[in-house]
Amino acid sequence: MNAERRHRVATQPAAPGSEVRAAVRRLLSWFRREARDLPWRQTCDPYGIWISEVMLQQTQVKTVIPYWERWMRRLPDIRALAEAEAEAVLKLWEGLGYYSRARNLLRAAREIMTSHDGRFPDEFDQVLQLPGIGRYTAGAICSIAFNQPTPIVDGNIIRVLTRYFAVAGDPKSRAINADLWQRAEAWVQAAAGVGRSNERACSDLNQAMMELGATLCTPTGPRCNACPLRTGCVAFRRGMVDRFPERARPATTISLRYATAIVEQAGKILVQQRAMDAVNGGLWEFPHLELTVGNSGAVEPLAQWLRISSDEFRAMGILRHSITHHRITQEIFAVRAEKKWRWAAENPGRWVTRQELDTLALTGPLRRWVDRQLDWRETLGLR
DNA sequence: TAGACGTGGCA
DNA sequence: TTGCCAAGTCT
Repeated sequence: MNAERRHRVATQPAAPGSEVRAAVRRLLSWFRREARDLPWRQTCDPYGIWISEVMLQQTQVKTVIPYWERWMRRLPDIRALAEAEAEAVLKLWEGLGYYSRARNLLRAAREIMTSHDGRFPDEFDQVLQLPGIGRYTAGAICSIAFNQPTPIVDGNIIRVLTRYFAVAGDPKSRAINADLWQRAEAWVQAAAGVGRSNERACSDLNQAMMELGATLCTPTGPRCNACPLRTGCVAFRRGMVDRFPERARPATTISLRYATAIVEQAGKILVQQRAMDAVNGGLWEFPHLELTVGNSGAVEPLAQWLRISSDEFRAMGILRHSITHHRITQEIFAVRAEKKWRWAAENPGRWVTRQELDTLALTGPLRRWVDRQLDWRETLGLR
């Protein structure tokens, strides 16, 4: 900073945004020193950035890294993705969750081939039109891949900004959320203003905000002493960091209970594919029946539904997991079906071998459960 | 427009 | 063990 500038700052009221400009400079400097070496930071290819941003939606960096690397090896560009089968794409996504993200990636890639001549669009409004891309992801791609001053607001940035400005109220509410987007825009615009010293200032600033939220300005135990923004942080000055952001009331938990059947016939197992537009669309599963939550037995209703004698069922264990605010208990049974069993003929499904099952996409919990069953014949009590 | 959507990590 | 949280989007 030259002498004239220092003089102006000292003798006049702060110009609007000058404090933000100083914060942005500190943030950019910190990011250049402390940025984690993440695989998608090695590229400016909008395709790779896009894939990373979608994978990172509501998903932790550590989880995403191996998925991203495998995906980029198998589907290195838009054309490769556009020409892939939905089943193969879902298999690559298996275990990541929010499977509509994978289905939308495929739809978007095909749309880019037909509507954008195979080139990833570089205009925010066109990026935003693609399926699976909302305001955050469009802004992230345009800023990170193209260094445009497009703002982004994610969970990290909500935490950083609500603390820095001591923004009270639920940050998801319409008014406060709009305020946060405005502040985020002011910051990335300020970064564009220092662009002469940094060709990637908008990209770096947005990533720095998220990096700060992920590594220092964390939900619990924030490391304010190491934070490049602590001098300007209102919550820090007031000793109120842990009061921001305010939290909305959590949704009440819903318990669900299912009886699941591993039906075997002639060394094969019956699996069914979920409709593409359903929850977990396109994934495979075993026939299952929703039960009332309580202590009543699972076998009887399952036997009645499948029209197989309840004596034939063998309990194989209980699979418990949570999906958002649902707590799910799955009681799993093995049963052998006779040749003339009519249920399968009346219900869509596919008979697969143990090896074929490994090629199908399942939900994470079910995949892990299946992988633990080393030998179907032994598990099913066969010779 | 709230609510639905998957999973893993962490305290 | 339980609950919260994570680089959100869609309807």
